[in-house]
Amino acid sequence: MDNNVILFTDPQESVTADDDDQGEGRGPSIAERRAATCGFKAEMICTSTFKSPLGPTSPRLPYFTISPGISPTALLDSPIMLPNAQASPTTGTFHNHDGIVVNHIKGDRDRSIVSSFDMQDTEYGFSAKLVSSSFNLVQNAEVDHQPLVHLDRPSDLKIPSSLSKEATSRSFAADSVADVGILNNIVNDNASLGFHPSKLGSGQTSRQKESLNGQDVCTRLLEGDQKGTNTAMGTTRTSEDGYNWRKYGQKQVKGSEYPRSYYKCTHPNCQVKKKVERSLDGQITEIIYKGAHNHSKPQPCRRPSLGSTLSSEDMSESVEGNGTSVKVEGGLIWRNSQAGSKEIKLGSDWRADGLERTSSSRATQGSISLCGDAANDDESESKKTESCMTEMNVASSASREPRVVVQIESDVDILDDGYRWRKYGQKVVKGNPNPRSYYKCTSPGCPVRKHVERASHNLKYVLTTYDGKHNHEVPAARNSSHVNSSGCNLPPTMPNTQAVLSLSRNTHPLKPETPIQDFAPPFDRKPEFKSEYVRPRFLGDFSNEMKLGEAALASVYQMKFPSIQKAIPYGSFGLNPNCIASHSSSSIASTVPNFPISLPLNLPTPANLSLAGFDINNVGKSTGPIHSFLPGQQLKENGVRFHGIKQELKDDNLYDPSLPIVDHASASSSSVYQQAIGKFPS
DNA sequence: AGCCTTTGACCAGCG
DNA sequence: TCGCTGGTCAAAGGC
Repeated sequence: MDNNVILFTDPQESVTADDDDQGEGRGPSIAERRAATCGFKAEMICTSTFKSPLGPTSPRLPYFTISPGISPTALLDSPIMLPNAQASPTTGTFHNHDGIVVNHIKGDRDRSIVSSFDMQDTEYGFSAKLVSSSFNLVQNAEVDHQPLVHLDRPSDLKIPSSLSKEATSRSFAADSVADVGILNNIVNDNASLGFHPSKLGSGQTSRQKESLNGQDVCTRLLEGDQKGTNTAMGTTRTSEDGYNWRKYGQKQVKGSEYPRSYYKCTHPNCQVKKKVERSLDGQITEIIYKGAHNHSKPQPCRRPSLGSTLSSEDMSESVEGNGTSVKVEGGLIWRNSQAGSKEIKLGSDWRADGLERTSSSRATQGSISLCGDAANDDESESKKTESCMTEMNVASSASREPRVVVQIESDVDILDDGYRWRKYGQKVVKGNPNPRSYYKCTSPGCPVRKHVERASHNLKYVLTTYDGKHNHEVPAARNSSHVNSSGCNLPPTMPNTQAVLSLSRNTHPLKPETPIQDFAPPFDRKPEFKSEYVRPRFLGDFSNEMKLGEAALASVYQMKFPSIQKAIPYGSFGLNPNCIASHSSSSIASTVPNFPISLPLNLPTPANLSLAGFDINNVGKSTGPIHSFLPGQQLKENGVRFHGIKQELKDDNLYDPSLPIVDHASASSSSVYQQAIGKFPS
């Protein structure tokens, strides 16, 4: 740990700079100690990552904001997003009295994640993780590329020596390129915020100074931005997602305020496409991926600066050396070869989507915010909505960056009113941080349309406006017939993120006139991906958004509820654990579950989990008949049908602390999960 | 020269 | 069948 010092951020300070008083009475805060030691304060970094307008007193913030300086993909590929199911179920958590959590994920590629939040003591769940993730990346970069940044850590943090050793001596080669890329982003970001790496410590080697001299690096980066793509690295179209894309069309689509650009992967025989909607000022408003790459990410050009010595291929070798496959089989492997390309972009015109160079004066870094609802308190819906929107506004205003809405394409979206809707457009309305999606009822002849403003990534409906009235009944929910024999929802039955997300507990309140209908969250709908895009390895390279939506959230769970991850990596929320075992770990398809994505964001609290029928402390055990504590909810035959979810959506009584508390100790042997899974054909 | 973007035209699906 | 719409093609021009 001599040189590999980890930066810890105190959520109390990192969340908002206005919260200094929160630390009163607790002795010198980490920030203070760090400031004294290093000459900078955490918020200089963290504000770029997350800044809550609500302060620590606000109930857990369901936000999931990716730093503007960190590309979505890179972050999603980053260790912080490493789903436990893929990494390993072995997760340890270490706390110190500063509320710091060290999550040690020991898996195929051992790593340690130092997190600045305490799932049990703080309310900053997701954001804090991301904050910490950044620093974990820094740490990783240090490991691989010599200690690039020296950061102080609280002296009172007690990390088991074994962990410390692991955290600092393990080779993170597999991620190093990405990490460096992210690190660069951090540096870049921090530079704009006044953060200067040179202030971080005194132990830098000459190499480090050369490569990470903040001014030097940042200057180069900015120069690169200004110069465009044609840098020393040559022209590249490498996206931040690591692949090369060729634009083959652009069209103004109805319902969208901005033109949509069509891109194809330039790799031979690769059919992957993506659509990008970009506002007039070049900001990305939506990205839609189609298909799965049948190839690895292009090898990035080497860039000797920044201390990076390994190309992606090198990384691959290194990874192989570590016993982890480098073959992009589904893409869940934390290979992060795209990071190498990010290096290129950093020196050129890396953007939030990393699509290509543009005439924009400066690289525009994006921000993805997931706004779910983690609150299980009695905070009002409106309050939560406000919180969500506020956070997004802050994120937006603070960074002045575009909000990238990444979605998985689906033909039909069942919103929480039970009707089937086909999304036909989406746009970002000026002055509104939330994208507005336009839906029309799929029922023939039904003229009803509506638009939904929701927090980014469909995790929370903020506003739904009906433009008519339905002239038909609420369509019956489909059964879970597509669930395969093993009970897994795996390709080609793709988890439909959007559908799942639409089941968020905090979707807009159910309209009173809307009949209650059976609802089978993740199973209700068949995947709507067009067949030509569905491949066995679909999940992997297909979707950053999948990582975002699932791996990321899995990571959230992993971070927040390591016990859950340990016991039931992915399995409890609709995916048969056997699937994980029965499918190669090399495939994302095997590791990305079909659990309701809304769950992690909505229920990251023990209470909520209990409400949902899961006992985080007794995973795998029953929390008792679900209807015993979820009035109106019950499992029905032939699939998981959460009868009354709609009620739940509108019934805050579910959060009523007066509700019967599940007696975990007396939990019976049949968990809800088991009930659910058990209903599927075997 | 090669690869790219741009852009109008064309095609296919859908109502 | 027709019109609308999204998606794609391909020629032209730029870098």
